[in-house]
Amino acid sequence: MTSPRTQLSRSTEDYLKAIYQLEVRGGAAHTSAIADELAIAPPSVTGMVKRLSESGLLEHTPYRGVQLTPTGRRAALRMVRRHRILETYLTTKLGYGWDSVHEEAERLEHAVSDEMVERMAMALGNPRYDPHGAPIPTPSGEVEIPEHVPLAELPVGAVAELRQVSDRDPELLRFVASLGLRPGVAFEVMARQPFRGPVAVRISGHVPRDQVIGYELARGLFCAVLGKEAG
Amino acid sequence: MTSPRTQLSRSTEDYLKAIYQLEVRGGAAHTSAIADELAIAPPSVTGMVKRLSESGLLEHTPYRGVQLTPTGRRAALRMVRRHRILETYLTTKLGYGWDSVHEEAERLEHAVSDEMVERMAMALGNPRYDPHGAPIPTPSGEVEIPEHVPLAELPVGAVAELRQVSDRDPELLRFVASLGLRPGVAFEVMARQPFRGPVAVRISGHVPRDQVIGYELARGLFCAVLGKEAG
DNA sequence: TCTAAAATTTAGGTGCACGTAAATTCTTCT
DNA sequence: AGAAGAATTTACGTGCACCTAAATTTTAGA
Repeated sequence: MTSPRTQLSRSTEDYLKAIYQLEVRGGAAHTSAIADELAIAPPSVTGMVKRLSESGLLEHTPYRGVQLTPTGRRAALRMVRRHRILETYLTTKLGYGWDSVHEEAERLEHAVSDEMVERMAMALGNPRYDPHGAPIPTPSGEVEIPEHVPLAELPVGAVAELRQVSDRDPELLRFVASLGLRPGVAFEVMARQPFRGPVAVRISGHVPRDQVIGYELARGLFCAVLGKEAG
Repeated sequence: MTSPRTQLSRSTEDYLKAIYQLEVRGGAAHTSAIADELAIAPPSVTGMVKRLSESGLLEHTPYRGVQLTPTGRRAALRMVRRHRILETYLTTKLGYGWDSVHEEAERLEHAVSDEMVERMAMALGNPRYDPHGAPIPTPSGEVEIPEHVPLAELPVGAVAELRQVSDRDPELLRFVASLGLRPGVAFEVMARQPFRGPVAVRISGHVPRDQVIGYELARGLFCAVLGKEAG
């Protein structure tokens, strides 16, 4: 329950958030993964990681990667909350498209005050998910851990609902939207090709729409299974 | 009409805005005035001013102060617009009090995109004044130059309207509000004491209110004269 | 006019967060 | 097991924006 006494630098906030995301996506956060995530050179990460571990925000086992301490995790979750509240606010209140909010939130998350985040959250009715379906941590740092399956792993006949899409790539988001998909939309898996091949889905709606989705994309579309049609 | 090619650093933006404000409040912006404004040491200003003048944002006559170039002025006015749109947005849309918006805007003005500023402006109906009565520059960098007189300089019998209050000091703003004063409120000057003494005013309203205002405060309350009562 | 005080600049130094090049350690494959 | 390759760290250097202390220039007062 320790809170960092001095306020953190922009870089620190970025590192903590990146490391948190890497931990969530499984396993330890290695130097090179952090470097990739933040688009900086690996030696820079080593240096920064040293400072962060001296500040008690994470623990570093040389050559083995890093792990957030409870303090570090709290700070990371604070950043995640800010980011997702901002994205939700920008889409809901300022008319941004879901493909363009990430970049704006990425800068604002370092500048807004806690008070402003909470005011925005209140104006939105304390939303639980951001526009991409990602769960928004509470102010005290609790997050739902979503039970998602990538579309790429659903069997033929599965009926599922799209729950979450990565907010990183605007082009990808525009494409996903153009298919008629967004969080909450249900569909049925009609066919799958082996060898990382495309997936055919029938998207529910007034007029069901058949779409074919490449394997790479399908790996980034996280779904909740609703049921299974009789084959 | 030159636009800076690389985007400016936070510090640069702060310097340009501060220098602009000093130029508006009259005369040249001297090293020490800039240092005071930004709460940094004078030698730091000298160094930064050198860099800014090499970037073509201002001109520096050693020992004589600095002056913004057209490019510098444009960048400064962009920051002023951002700040004032933000203040207006925060009060109007997020329920902030006029005493607390300055600090928040001070950080956000460096982080928001031009697009977001314009979206906020649109959501507000393109306001011309911020909550403290300061004129908001247009996106292309035009500002109204207000014809204000400090309350401290109004003669007895003058009927005037409060137009603008500095947004700097939250305590001052709370006090001004507690007197029943805010931009747009009319009043009559009932009495003045010499030797920088207090001013007595009768504030218009359902029930006119008599208030006494210290000289120092009265120097920061900028008014438009509406008329003059018969003595 | 000359000198003391004030303002400004120069000189030299700090921390942060990045970079490249080279050394080290870990991993994996034969 | 040993050696090649990958990952990581060490060593060293950069730019930015700040600092203090000392030198310089301007200004104002006797």
